[in-house]
This record gives sequence, C-alpha cells and structure tokens, in this order.
Amino acid sequence: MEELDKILNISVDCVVFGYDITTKSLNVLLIKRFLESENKKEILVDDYVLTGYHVLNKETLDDTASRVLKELTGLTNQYKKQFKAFGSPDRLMNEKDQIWIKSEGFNLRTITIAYYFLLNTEEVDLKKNKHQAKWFPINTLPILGFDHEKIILEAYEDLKVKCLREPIIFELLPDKFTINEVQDLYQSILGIEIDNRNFRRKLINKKYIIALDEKQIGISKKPAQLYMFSKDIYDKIHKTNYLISI
Amino acid sequence: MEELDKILNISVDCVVFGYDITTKSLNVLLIKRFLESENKKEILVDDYVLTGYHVLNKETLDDTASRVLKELTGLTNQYKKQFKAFGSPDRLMNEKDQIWIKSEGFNLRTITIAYYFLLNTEEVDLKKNKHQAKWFPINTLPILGFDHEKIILEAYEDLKVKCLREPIIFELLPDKFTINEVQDLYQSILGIEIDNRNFRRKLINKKYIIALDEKQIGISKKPAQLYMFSKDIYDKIHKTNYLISI
DNA sequence: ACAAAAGTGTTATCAGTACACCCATGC
DNA sequence: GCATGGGTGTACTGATAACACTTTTGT
Repeated sequence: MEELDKILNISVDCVVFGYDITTKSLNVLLIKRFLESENKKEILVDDYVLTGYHVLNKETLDDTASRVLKELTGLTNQYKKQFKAFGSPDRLMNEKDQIWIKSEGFNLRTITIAYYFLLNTEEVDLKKNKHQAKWFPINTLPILGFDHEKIILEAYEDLKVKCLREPIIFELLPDKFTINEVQDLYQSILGIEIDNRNFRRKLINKKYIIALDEKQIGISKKPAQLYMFSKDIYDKIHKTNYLISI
Repeated sequence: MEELDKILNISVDCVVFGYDITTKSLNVLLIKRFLESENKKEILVDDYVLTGYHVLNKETLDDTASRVLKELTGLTNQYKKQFKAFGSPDRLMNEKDQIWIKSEGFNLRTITIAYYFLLNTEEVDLKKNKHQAKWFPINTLPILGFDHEKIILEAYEDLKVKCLREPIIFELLPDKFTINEVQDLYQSILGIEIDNRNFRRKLINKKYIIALDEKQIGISKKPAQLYMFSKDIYDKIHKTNYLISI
C-alpha cells in the first residue's frame, strides 16, 4: 500500500544540524548504510548517508521533510528550510550507490529536494533510534554515500550565510542561553574569533534579546546570566528594514 | 524521440526578470496559454504562464533552466538562480490547469524546480518569439495559470532580500550605467525612496564601482557620468567578511 | 533663457573595532 | 585562596541619515 504511494523518482533529504553546547561542536545527524553480499562474506556497502525518503503522492515537500525528521528524532516543529534541489543525472551513479539502489528498488534518476533542520543535540535521544543514527562534527564527516557530502556542504554554506543575516542561530540553542554560548556557536559555525566585549554589547543592546531573572545552575564556576530570544519583537523591528549593504 | 527523454513529473519553471530602464519598471516575461474547444466555439484556457519545460533524462536542472531561457530569448550566460522547488499535490489542480494538462499529456503530480533569471529588457527581442511572450510589470501581473503567481511572488521576495546583500542589481542593468539608474532600480524593486546624495556617495566610494571615461550620449538633457561594476574587485573584497547583522 | 536632470557638502548620530583588567563563584 | 570563566569601559574610526541648492546640458 505505502509502496504504491511513493513517487519513485523524487525524494527529500534532510541535513539535520545539531549544536552540542558542551563540546561546542556543530554536528550533522547521519544514518548507517550497510549491505552484505547474500552469503554474508562480503561487505558491499558500509558508509553513512542523510536521512531521506521518497515524496508520497498526497504529501507536500514540506510534509515529507517533517515526516522524515519525526521518524528519525521524534521531533516536530523544528526550524526547517528547503534550500536546494539536486538533480544531476550522475548523482547516484557510483558503484556502491548503484548496488544500494538495486537492493532498494528505486529510480536511478532521482531528484532530491534538500532541507536542513536546526536544533540542539540535547533534544534528540538517539538510543531509541533504529537507523543507527549518529552525530558527526561538520568538520570530520565520515565517508558518505550518494552525493550527500555535496548536499551537506551546500547546506552548511547556506547556514553560514544565513546566520549572519537572520536570527536562526537561536534555533541551535536551548530556549535559555548565555551570551558566551551564542558567541561560541558563532565561532563554531563560522570558524572565526570574536571579541567578547564587543559581542556582548552588541547582543545585549538588541531589544529582542531578553535578560531573564535566572542564572545558570549546576555549573562549577561562576554561573552566567541567562537570556532568551523573542521572535515577536525581532519581527516587529525588522518589518521594513531596507539597508543596502553590498 | 524527445518525448521519450522527458521526465514526466519533473519540470523547471523560469521567472525571467527584466528591468526596463526607460520606464523604470521591473518586468516578468510570460507566455500565453490558449486552448479552444474542438469546434472552436469555446475558449477553454486563455491566460499566461511562466516558461518552463520538463527535465530531460540526461540533463542537470541547471541545464534545463538554461535551455528554457535560450529557447525563449536566445540568450545564454545570464544570471541564473535556482530558488525553490514547488511540489504541493494540488498545485496543478484547478479546472483550467487540468484541461491544459490533459491536452499536453503530462503528469498531474508534477514537481517544478523554479529558477529566476536577471537581465535587462533591451537584451531581448520578442519579435522573433513563437510563444507570444510578453513583459508584464511585477505589480500588474495578468491572470496566471498553475501556481505561477505564487512562484513569481516568491521569486520576487527572494530578489528583494538578495539585492540588499549581494550585488545582483547590476545584472538587471546594462554594462555601463549611471548612479541614478542604479538608484531608480533599487527604488523600483523595493518600492522605497532613497536619498540621492547619500546613495551617490555610498556607491561612488565602493572600489568595485568604476567611473568610466564616458558620458551618456543621445540624451536630451545633461548627460550623466557612466560607471561599471567589477565583479573581480567585489569578490576580492568580500572573500572573508563576517559581519553579523541580525 | 528655460526646462530637466545631474551633481554637490556639512553636521549629528550610531555602530564597529581595538584593547586589558577586575569580579564572582565553586571548589 | 585560587582557578576558572563571567563580566566590564573608553577612545577612535567609519558609516549612515537628514537636509536644499547650484550646475550643466540640450533645445
């Protein structure tokens, strides 16, 4: 039944970015792709890929992406962005990909609509996961199947550009965060050093960064002030902001 | 032969933006969609759509877009941007769309990868065009088939955002332009008023805006200084520019 | 000489950058 | 009391915003 509903040449692939606040590492969630020969003597395919699935007949592309994320992590309502379609005729043409495709029975010329999701790794419990999902730091990715390395790197580029212009950085952090955590995250994503004093001043002066009546707890050093991000206030301020910065 | 090569459920649609420097109007190039009943007594479909075509089997998505533009305008090497995939199950489901799809024989569940192109209207000669192509100002679009109004408006949104951050504005102008022409174009796209003195200073101070040894000719008033944009210089300057502006 | 569009300067305010030390807390 | 990371202030520079008149040219 479900098989009939699949569009065999159109899929959605999801780059799930998760920030690990304790190791200060921007990670990508990948699943294992593993296939042995019939006699189990030979390993035919053993690498990692993005999660993805075919688009179903009665489903929007956004729905497919949300479904894939939910199955992988149990999460809904995370920040989601459709960032590019990949459809080169040779994108699934290396040897291992062909073996895999044969075993799965889908179309050699499949076009994929790629999404990325932003969340923090603490939200995800990988223990209950059946796909052998695992976090990999963006800078030390394993061998990847299909054209998924390309997809991840393009998603990362888009994220880098976007985090300079839009307040999506907060999607990678818990609701309550410290200023230094935001700075660490920018530094991780962009691979740069930022002056702490200037960064603090800049952020604290924003009306949509709200100081809470709380400090960190359970920390073994001086606990830091916690803040939250108000999307409502941000949107109000930025309705008509036409600064040309080229 | 060609029919066999088409992927029946995947297309590319092209939003061709053309700036008309004399009327100061940002336009979109559309083609006529017209169908009569067999007895020619009734007009079944009479509206406009974007140009687009199915993706061919051995073609990348970018190639499809370039092919469509070339067939429509004769032009190659114009600024091209893949901006979004549209794949909602009901995107081709209104009555006229269904009549049209039946007559053309393609798939009811077609996903389209939408591109936009930037050029200036003077580059295009519509006389030789067989599709009854016509320019429409972005603010006075005709009745549009399929979900093409939605696609155009999303392309326009993307263009608005992008022209504030990247020097794509120059793709809509001739190679040699005046400062006031750039200002008029920004004002057309964004629907805002800009102070001429501040804008001039800002632009002229950019190293990648190069004053030529030429003035306008054939103009009935004081001829203005001509400038050009240097992408090389722009790229050199902006290699590593990590200004966080949220 | 007139109409039309090109071009010009100053001041005030705000944002960004560079830079080094003290403070609060938990252990 | 000490190690750790949190938190602070100032001066300089460059960009932006507000604002109105003169100049050049073709006709």
